[in-house]
Amino acid sequence: MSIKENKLQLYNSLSRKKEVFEPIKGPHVGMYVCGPTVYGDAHLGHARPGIAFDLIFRYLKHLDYKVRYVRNITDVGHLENDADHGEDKIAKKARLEQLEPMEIAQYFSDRYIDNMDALNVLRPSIQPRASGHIIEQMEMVSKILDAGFAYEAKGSIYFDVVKYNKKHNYGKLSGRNIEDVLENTRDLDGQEDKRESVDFAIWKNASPEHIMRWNSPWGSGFPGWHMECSAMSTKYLGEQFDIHGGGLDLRFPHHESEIAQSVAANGSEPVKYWMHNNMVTIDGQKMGKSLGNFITLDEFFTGSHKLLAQAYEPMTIRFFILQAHYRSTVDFSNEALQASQKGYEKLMNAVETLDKLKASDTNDFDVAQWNRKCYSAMDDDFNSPILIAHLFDAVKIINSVKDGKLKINTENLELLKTAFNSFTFEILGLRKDEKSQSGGELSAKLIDIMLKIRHEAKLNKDWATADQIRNQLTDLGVQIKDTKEGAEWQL
RNA sequence: GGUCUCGUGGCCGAGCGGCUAGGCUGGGCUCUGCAAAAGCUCCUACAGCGGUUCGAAUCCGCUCGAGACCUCCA
Repeated sequence: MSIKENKLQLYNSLSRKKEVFEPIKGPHVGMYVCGPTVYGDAHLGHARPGIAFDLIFRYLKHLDYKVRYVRNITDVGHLENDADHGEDKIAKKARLEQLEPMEIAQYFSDRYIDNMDALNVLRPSIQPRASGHIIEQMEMVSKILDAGFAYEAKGSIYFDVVKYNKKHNYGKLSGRNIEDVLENTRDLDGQEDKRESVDFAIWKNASPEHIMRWNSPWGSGFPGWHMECSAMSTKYLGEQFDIHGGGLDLRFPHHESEIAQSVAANGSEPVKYWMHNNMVTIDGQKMGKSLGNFITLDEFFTGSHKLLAQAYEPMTIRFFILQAHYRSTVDFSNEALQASQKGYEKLMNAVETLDKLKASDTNDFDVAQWNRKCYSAMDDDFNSPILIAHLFDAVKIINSVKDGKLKINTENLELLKTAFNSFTFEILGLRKDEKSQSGGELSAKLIDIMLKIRHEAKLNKDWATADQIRNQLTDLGVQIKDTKEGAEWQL
């Protein structure tokens, strides 16, 4: 499938509508997604944008777009909400654990990348770190100052939202009206240096005990909350690029402020399509760091959390997330995860069955039509749940062909194999469980010997022996399936 | 308080004016020595109340309920 014959639509948070995707400079596509702040282990909520934008990245590449995908790692910035001294989250963690801040950031970013690898999330083209782009951020702060949309106060630089809003529209992304916001903003501590509560720091003066600091024209300090994404996206994707993604919770103030910063500094709208993934919920509430109701990905993989009934394979997690549309919330529960696990196993079994399927002269299934439906699902704002439903339709066909209840000819079988595998592995990014490939050659041969003995026992109607072999293999985790062609097994 | 989103069967989750996805679970049947697997099949739906329409889960209004953002957050 090439770009030309395809009609991809995606939901733009800015217009709040689905729009036909037309990259600024096709076939090149620039995509920036907000990554994690690395001061703790990634939890299920972090898996959502990881997987959602991985799906988008994979599909765009499948359509032959040349995608440069940038996902940042935030290793500086982000103040504690209640810290009067403007202490950095990472710096705070470092102080508490008596480590270099960069030691903390390195440790958790390594673990984050490991988790994403486990989930089969492709590595982005560039994973820039905020701490490595302080100069770019300072340059952007200067540009905003020069443009007159920022002011200095006690060594900090604040974005002048009110002034900006007179000329541009601050609130266009989040649907906010600044006048209303000004009236309704709650009183917060530590805002005494700002002219207005809606103003935000783009450079922050570092208090003496603050450990992460850089020299700047405005004194020793560190970049403000939203600067890094503006600076790094501009650096790697240009002043205007195609897609900016992130969690829905970042829409305001983070993304709203990014727009303002870029417009103030560069004079142009930075992003054509804003895309936001919805949240993972637990008991109907957002799973999040601040609420403390999160379960880390490692805990899922090992089952080591009191709310988990069992350990879950990374691919179960991935499949679980892909079974919901990225703009809907997904609610965590053991029941839902176990359902996903079974569904995923069913799909993987079909992959193996399909591989061994034999073609007939006649044909009962129009694979080309089915293939088009799969593309339509993806073209409709990356509707992975619909795609998965179509895959299960094909699973039914595959199993029926295997049972001899349906026929499929060579041409259709080849297309089915290509398309089914492409959608399952290349686009949805699923992968066969390690465990189904493990076991080793010797075990496989031993199991085959056992099954041969069982087969002989069955021919002699020695059910006791046959069942003993089956039961003991089952206890070891080897599942026996008797088919017309003989017994098959899987781990 | 302001802005916005959502309420679908036992569970998860699509659809978003007519043709009523899919997965998991439960019941029945087929196949099989039995079982598993697989196939077929059945049962529970569109929060409530009005309205628009020939026709609404889908559009509009109200009520109730849940959530998100307004503060760091994926």
